[in-house]
Amino acid sequence: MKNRLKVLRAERDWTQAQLASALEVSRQTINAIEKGKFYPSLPLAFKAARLFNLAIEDIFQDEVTEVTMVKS
Amino acid sequence: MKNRLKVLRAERDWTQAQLASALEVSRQTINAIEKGKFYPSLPLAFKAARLFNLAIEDIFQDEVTEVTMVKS
DNA sequence: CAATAAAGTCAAATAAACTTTACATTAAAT
DNA sequence: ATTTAATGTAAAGTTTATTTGACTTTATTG
Repeated sequence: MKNRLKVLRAERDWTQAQLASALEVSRQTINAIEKGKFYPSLPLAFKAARLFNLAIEDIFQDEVTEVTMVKS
Repeated sequence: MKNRLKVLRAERDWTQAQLASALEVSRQTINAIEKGKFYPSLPLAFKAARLFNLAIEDIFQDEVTEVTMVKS
């Protein structure tokens, strides 16, 4: 999973700690997400989207996961 | 958190079990998400978005969570 | 250079998502 | 009315996100 958090922070000149506090998570959580250690939860992704006024997909990009529908 | 999974399923005449299998999660997971017992993970939300060819926000809607930025 | 802020990392603990198994209820059938 | 498919639910266990606290490394900047 890739994400634009670092760039979005940089555009606003925010530290990881400031972003963490705006999103009400720990600084380590922001660091880990920026470094791709894990996905944020959906609620956290929504909060970030609202904070930056962007769609979730404009902040977090999934590496394409395959999806196939079985014939009904 | 509200979501349109049940409607999207109905439009396609899919059962919870079929959707679960397309998304590679258990039927109980789909049931629990539809009933609002918990949020899906972000990876699962992405997979659903890709399956239905919709944005995450068009499937899952956050009940507005407040977000405020502290002065830098 | 020395001091400070920011970023990176690790380990241990908690919380939330998700699985499996199993059973109960509802709805659709003839 | 009884079978069958779909949905709902619950408990116990696993995995993943997140926290807290502590420490190290990399920038800044005085």
